Amino acid sequence: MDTKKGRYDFNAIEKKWQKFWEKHKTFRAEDFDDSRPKYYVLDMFPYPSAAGLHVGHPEGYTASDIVARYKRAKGFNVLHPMGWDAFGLPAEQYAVSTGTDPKTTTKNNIDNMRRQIKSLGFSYDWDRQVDTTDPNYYRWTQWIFLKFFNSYFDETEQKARPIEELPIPAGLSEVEKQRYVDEHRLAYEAEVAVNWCPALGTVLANEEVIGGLSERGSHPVIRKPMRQWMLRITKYAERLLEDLAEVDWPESIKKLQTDWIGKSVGAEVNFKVDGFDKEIGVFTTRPDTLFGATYMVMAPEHELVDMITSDEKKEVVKKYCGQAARKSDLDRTDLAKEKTCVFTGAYAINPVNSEKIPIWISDYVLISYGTGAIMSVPAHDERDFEFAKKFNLEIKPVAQPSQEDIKKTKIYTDRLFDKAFDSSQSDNITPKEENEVVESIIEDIKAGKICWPFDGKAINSGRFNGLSTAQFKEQITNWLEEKGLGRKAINYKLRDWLFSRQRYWGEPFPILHAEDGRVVGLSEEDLPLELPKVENYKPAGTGESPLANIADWVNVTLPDGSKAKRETNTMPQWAGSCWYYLRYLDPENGQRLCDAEKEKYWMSGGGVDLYIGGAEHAVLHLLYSRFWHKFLYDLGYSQSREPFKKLINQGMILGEDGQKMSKSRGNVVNPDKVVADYGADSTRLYEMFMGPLEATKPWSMQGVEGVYRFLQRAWRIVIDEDTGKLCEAVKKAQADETTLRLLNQTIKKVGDDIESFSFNTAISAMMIFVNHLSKQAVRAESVVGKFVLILAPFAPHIAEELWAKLGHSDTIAYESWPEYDKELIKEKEIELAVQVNGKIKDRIVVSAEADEEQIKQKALSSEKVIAAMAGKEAKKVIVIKSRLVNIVI
RNA sequence: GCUGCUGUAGCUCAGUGGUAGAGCGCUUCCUUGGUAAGGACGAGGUCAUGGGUUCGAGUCCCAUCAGCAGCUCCA
Repeated sequence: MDTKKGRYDFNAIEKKWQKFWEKHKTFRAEDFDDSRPKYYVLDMFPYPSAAGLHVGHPEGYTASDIVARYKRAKGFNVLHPMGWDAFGLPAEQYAVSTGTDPKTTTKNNIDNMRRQIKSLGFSYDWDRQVDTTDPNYYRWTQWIFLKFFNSYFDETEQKARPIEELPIPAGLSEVEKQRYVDEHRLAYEAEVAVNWCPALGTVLANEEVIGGLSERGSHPVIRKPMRQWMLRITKYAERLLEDLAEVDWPESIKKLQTDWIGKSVGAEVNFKVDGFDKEIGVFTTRPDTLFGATYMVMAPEHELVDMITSDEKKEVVKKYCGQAARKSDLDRTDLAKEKTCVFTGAYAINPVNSEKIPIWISDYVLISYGTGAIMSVPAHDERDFEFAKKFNLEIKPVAQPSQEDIKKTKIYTDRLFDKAFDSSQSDNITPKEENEVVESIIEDIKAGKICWPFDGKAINSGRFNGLSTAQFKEQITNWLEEKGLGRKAINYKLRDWLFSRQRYWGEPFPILHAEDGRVVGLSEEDLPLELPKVENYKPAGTGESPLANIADWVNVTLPDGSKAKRETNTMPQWAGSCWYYLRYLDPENGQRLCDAEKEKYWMSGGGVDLYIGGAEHAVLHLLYSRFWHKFLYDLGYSQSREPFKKLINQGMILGEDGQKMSKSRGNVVNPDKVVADYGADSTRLYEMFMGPLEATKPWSMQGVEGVYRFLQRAWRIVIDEDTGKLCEAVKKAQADETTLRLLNQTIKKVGDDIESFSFNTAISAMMIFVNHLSKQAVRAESVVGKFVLILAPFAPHIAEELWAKLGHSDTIAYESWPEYDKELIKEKEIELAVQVNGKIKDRIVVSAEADEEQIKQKALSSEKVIAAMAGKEAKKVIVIKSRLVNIVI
């Protein structure tokens, strides 16, 4: 038994304060508090897995919690919520194998994870919890889907509008009208070749397929056309791209999103097919190289393939297209693979010079991008160049690079090197020789021996000769447009979002398929459409979800007596996480997804003030929720164009062996155990002390012990371990100057570091301060109190306890952040290094007020410096105040 | 292949062009019949490599090497 009653007993302290916070609802966020500025700090909510929390979760949660607590101390009205992204495959697969209702599994997992999260003492407003699988929540997910279904995109205004406002062309029959409307909905059905995974019995999104195998379980995936729901995210491509400028996100994430959206500007050019009354459109970003187009390549799926293929080529073409169809996406996009192709026997007419060019088919041309056909300019495109070489096609250069551009190339450096090697006479290359190398390269380009995929001056291009690439692009595009041969065009890599899954554990679509083929959305009053109970969670096997097996749920009689079937697909896991940050604002609202005034209050100033989560969501989750947010903005349900003003990504935590944590490696660290052994405060502190938040870094139990000892030291500078009362050294007294200076420097550093999310260095600064203070025989109460205040966001439990021991009766959570005194931070005397020719020879101490001349004299009179100068004159003396003196001799 | 990030003490990391730092670990010593603890002192550096700019480079520029992450023929 420990006789020292006053020891740092983290167990008792942490339980006590967690209970206190819960009982007093200490962290309840106040709607519409105009006396303080608001601050919305959000964590990416977790999937409640059976394995519970891993140490990666508390990393981001601790960071956001420190900011939340700091902002409260700075006088902000802080909203800091937590919830559950609870639909998803694991619970469903567990249901398939055990027959347990995913509802039950999910509830148990949520309860367990909530307990774990609470044990770490995060300052969440638990009254605002959301759960995406709660019908009161997914009712609104379904409601938003209905809005997508009932909206179209107005190209002129570049925004979504209600489908009733869609202008319908005159002269359409009822059936045609219906079709026209359906074709313009932002949520629409399409027959698409999807990634079908027989083992999982479901369709996967592209991002869920890795290397031809399912992300989950690594089962083979094949392509299969199926009816799917799609969301027209492509309509928002431009806005999603443009508005990246107004968010404060890491540049790397912005770049990922920019690349994902993949905008390219160019022209669409129509090529006549020789002998047919048909045109093939191609998209190109280099319309200036049109004169150099020597052949054309179509995707095997192109609609004109059958028609234009000559009789003698029919058989090989058919065979080739069949093979391509069976290839997986992976096989088709593998760069390393040799390009394959087949000639159609048909020719196209180049519209600028009427030359006949052969039309080929190759599967490296993707039907889903641009027009599904390309013009090939081997002289100025690496891929076309390779292709042309391999199949002996004409290479016609139409752009000549400048000498300066040539000099930047690798081939130039290589040839120059070879030349220097050959000429034994001299080591130096003369300008004349340089010129020769440049000219030789230009000649090779003009002869079609080297591919030049960059800008250049137009040659072999008729009356456009001599133009720069930029001028040429503009003029030829205008010319094409005038002649009706083409037009300016913009393409995006971004595709529409495949929004349906053949699963049970997801939001049901509020959609009915009527007998007559009409697709009808439920009315808003009929929401939520609840997930029915099923006997068997196995997929229907036909590719339909288990819901298809429940006849009395699927079959519905409409008010007019006709029959209809419910949509049996469910929504993907992304759906619920697209808008959860809005539901936190008003989680109980039964009338609206969230109250307009509350939304205005909490989302003002550009949305969520700080969003912290893993970088693995850099593209998908963040792009999808931006898309939904913009859609809701168009319909007037949100005030901000962007949902997340500032974004921070936490890095991954590796196991102690430096490897990714995984059960199979046996290097998984369980937060429960760390909390049990060292306490929540030590766990939090260590998670932050490990290194920069964004970095990937390995766990170390020794490191945890290190911060645990720091907390013990912090405890002992305040509390006498024998008595449990304040140390005798802690008294109402004037602090000495050195301590005051260090205190003020520490307050400044910790505050600045929190603002810049450098929590590791803030902790380091506090360690230095504690080390100093522990050596002081007298520790002024005011100094100790201020230290406890800055420690509080990091280690809130111990801080509350110390704060109480210092005689305060209320929680520390709303105490003001201490101000630092700018004057007190300054050093009185400064030690300067004295260098002679850049090498340090001596150190001198001068008053902080000393002027340059005084410093100079003192430096020059140093014996060591005089010795180092060895009687030479000082040519120059550089004095950097507060830093050093450098004497150049 | 392309892009991005990283490379500083044994480990994890700080380091606004101006003195090479912190925590952990380690050495040695001290205190103490509650010690699975505490305290003191100390050792430890080719700042990845090679150039350049500068009075002065861990820091800026160029090249190279190594590691990590992401992308994958987007015309």
